[in-house]
Amino acid sequence: MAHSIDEVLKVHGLKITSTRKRVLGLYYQSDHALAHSDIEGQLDGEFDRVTLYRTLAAFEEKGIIHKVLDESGSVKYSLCNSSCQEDRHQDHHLHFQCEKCGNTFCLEGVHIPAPELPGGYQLSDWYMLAKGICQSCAVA
Amino acid sequence: MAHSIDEVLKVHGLKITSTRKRVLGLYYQSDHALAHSDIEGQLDGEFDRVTLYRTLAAFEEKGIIHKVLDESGSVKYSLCNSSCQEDRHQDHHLHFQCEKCGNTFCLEGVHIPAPELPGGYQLSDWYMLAKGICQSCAVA
DNA sequence: TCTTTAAATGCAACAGCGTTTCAGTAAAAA
DNA sequence: TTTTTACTGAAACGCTGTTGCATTTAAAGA
Ligand SMILES: [Mn+2]
Ligand SMILES: [Mn+2]
Ligand SMILES: [Zn+2]
Ligand SMILES: [Zn+2]
Repeated sequence: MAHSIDEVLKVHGLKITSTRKRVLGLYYQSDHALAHSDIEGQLDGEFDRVTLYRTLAAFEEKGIIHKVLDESGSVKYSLCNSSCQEDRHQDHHLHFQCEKCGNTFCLEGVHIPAPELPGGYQLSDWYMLAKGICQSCAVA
Repeated sequence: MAHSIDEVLKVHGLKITSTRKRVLGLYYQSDHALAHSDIEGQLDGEFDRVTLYRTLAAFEEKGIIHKVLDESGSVKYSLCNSSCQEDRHQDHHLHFQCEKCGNTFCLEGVHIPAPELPGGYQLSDWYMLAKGICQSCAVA
């Protein structure tokens, strides 16, 4: 890891607080996207739930994490790669939701090119989700 | 239209009720995906909100409508094409969410092929969302 | 190091989405 | 027409996410 957690926060112009250090630590440890409820579960009662929502919003705004859409019904986030900026996220990779464990993974190795649009539509961003069985669940 | 609304309900093994006729009518009229809140708004007070949720769930289960994921945070649905079955939806087309009007459109003409997955992942379904400005909003 | 200030936090309250249970009603089958 | 089955309406509930406001804490300045 090139930067420590404290440095990541500092670089993105965020005050270094215990909430932010704990939450960001969870994202660095996880191999799949985490929702607010996951964070709340792992940090049982350590912080107020509103603070956690605001922490996630701040991280997203600064380009530290990005939203991961899936069919779970709640918003998940994953760490952004280094090319993500505060104003512009660059994460055109595949997202994979496992139907067994429910986890959703960023498959950064699978690049998703821009789709061709019919005339009259103007493209600004795109997103791809695959579903199936993940590596861990496949062997189990 | 090959079938009337009543016939569509009958063919899919659903009782023909006034709720279902009104709701399905809205989907046939709309050029974009409709959420529960849209339905509720257009049928102001005509039916109980729980009934509308159950109506949508029944339509989806029978392959009449399919879920349309976007960033709106609530579940939207659109009419399935004729190749959709009760057990298996076949709608690998592009979905487009307009950042101006918020509407999400099924672009049935834009086919989305299966993504290539890294070893160990098993694919069962996939989904693609594009964002930008829709035709109507682009000219306005 | 102490003080100031700007930002982050905790708490309470609230709104929206979606589900469950159960009693009453309506559609379809007999 | 009667019986059966499924659908509906109403109330209650849980979960997700937001807002306002008072308090606390981090960081900057003296
Ligand atoms: Mn990702
Ligand atoms: Mn569609
Ligand atoms: Zn899995
Ligand atoms: Zn539009």
